[in-house]
Amino acid sequence: MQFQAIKRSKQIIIPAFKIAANTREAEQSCLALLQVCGAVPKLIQIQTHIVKLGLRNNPLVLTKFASTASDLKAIDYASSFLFSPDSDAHIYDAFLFNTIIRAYAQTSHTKHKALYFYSVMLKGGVLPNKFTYPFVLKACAGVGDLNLGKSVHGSVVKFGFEDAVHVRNTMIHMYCCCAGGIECARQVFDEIPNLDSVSWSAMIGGYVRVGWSSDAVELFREMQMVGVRPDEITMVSVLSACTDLGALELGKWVESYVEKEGIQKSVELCNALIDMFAKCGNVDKALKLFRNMTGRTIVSWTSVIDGLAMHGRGMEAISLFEEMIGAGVEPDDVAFIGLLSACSHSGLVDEGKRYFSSMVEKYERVPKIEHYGCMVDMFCRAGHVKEALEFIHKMPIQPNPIVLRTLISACRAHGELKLGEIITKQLIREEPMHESNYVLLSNIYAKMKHWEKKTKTREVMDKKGMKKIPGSTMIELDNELYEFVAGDKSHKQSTEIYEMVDEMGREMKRAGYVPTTSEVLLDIDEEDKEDALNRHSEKLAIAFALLNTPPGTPVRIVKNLRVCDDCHSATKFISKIYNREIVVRDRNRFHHFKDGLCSCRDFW
DNA sequence: ATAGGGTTAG
Repeated sequence: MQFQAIKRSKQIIIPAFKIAANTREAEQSCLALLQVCGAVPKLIQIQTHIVKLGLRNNPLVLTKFASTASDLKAIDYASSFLFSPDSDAHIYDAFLFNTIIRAYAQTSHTKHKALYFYSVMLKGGVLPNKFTYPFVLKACAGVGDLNLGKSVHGSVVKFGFEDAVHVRNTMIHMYCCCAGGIECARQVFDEIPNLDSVSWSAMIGGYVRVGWSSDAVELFREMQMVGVRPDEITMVSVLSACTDLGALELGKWVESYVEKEGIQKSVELCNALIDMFAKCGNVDKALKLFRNMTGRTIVSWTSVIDGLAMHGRGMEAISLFEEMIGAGVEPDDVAFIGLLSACSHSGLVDEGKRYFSSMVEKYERVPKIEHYGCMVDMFCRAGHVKEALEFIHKMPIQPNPIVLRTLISACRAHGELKLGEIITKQLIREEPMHESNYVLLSNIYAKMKHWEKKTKTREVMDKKGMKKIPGSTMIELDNELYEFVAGDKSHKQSTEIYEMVDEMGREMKRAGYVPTTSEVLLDIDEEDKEDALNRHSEKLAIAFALLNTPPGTPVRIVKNLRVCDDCHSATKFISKIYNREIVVRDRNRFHHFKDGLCSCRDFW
């Protein structure tokens, strides 16, 4: 921490304060002066005034001085003046601290300073009031440290603010922002006797934040059951859960609910709707909402650009980006990620290179690892493995494991097996407990036909107690969400589903489908491998959809991982044989299967 | 005089 001057002030004395009659005027003149300032030069000027007029220990003036500071530099300046050890003023009250803590808690990179002044406050014996904790908890949320959060929670109880409604709700929020804090948040939530819409929103939003989206939806249903009216902020969180789950029907229901209940369509709510439609497979509807909305922000633009990118509509994404520039909206880091991933997903290598340079040169942005990641991904998808490798060598920052895994997948897909093996082994040394590294290695050995090495890799995984993340596929039918995992037998239509899968397999083979058995991790014979492939969750979900929807109805499914080679090839056959449009959202993008072809042009 | 929950990302 850089507060040398402040750190030295060990003792804070709070004498009784009395305004002399003749200082009234001075005080008024100072306050008047404080109406118009903000930045550091003006603060210095006023500081001189304060000292000259002998108001160095006037709480009213000092607090006004603190709250006047308009930017971070000014706040730093103000706090160092107010709390400097050589100051003869020691009039510290809660409001003064609150002002400083609030200023620091509002900005994302200064949360630790807010907490520092909170500790100064406690050490100085200044009692926090009911306004203090919402600021302090917000700062804790930004830091995200559970132990810190718990200790602040302890102080809240100690000072008797645990029943203050704002404090409780911010506490839920704070715990939700701390790693591993979601259970603590729920505990606070459960102990509140009269939950209001803010408490519910905080908890629902927290579930979404940690990826427990179905729990978020569940909680929203509970909220409706107990009759608390959701507002636009609640709906943003619920929509965000729909987006995560890929639950288009639920998302549409939310849209009509908003209309019906007359919930205010804030810019943020519109953005959430746009994002939901784009990521749940209806990017045209997202575009329509985008065109009709007023007050678009960078988030609106980015959501729709990103949506187009996921659907492989790269040229449209680019033209929207250009339109955004034309509209005078300055692109930020996230917007560039969207743009570059659009280039990547549509194989627009030249455009991607051009935008990457213009990002650096024209927009003077320092590329982050995510931007480099997009570029590597772009080269890899296009099959330019060598170029990807050169690019990584030239990067000014270290490639992270995500970038390396992209490169490794490309090595496997484009026959650079030896190179892939070397990089993977290196990665395993750095990240020995990351399960997907072993899967990659195992897949490389399969392609090399090094069966004994593949078996050994599998054994290492077992020995370390690692399991493959189970693939799962979600599908919505009649307002219900169904989730299938590989080999799922839990569904009540299970027998019919497996019969359907068998029938699909026979029809596909007749049409020329060859199972891709080389990537099956298990060490079993070929026939069992085929069987293992047929039990993949997406095939089960598709069979379920074919059984339960009228002919010709489009099928929409959502996978938690990337779609495997075999399922991709099988789905193409199924779309043709059964004359169905099949829309698959995988971890990275959308695949629109129609007439035996996929919109990704086998490029994902 | 000062208070709570929300959106975009490889």
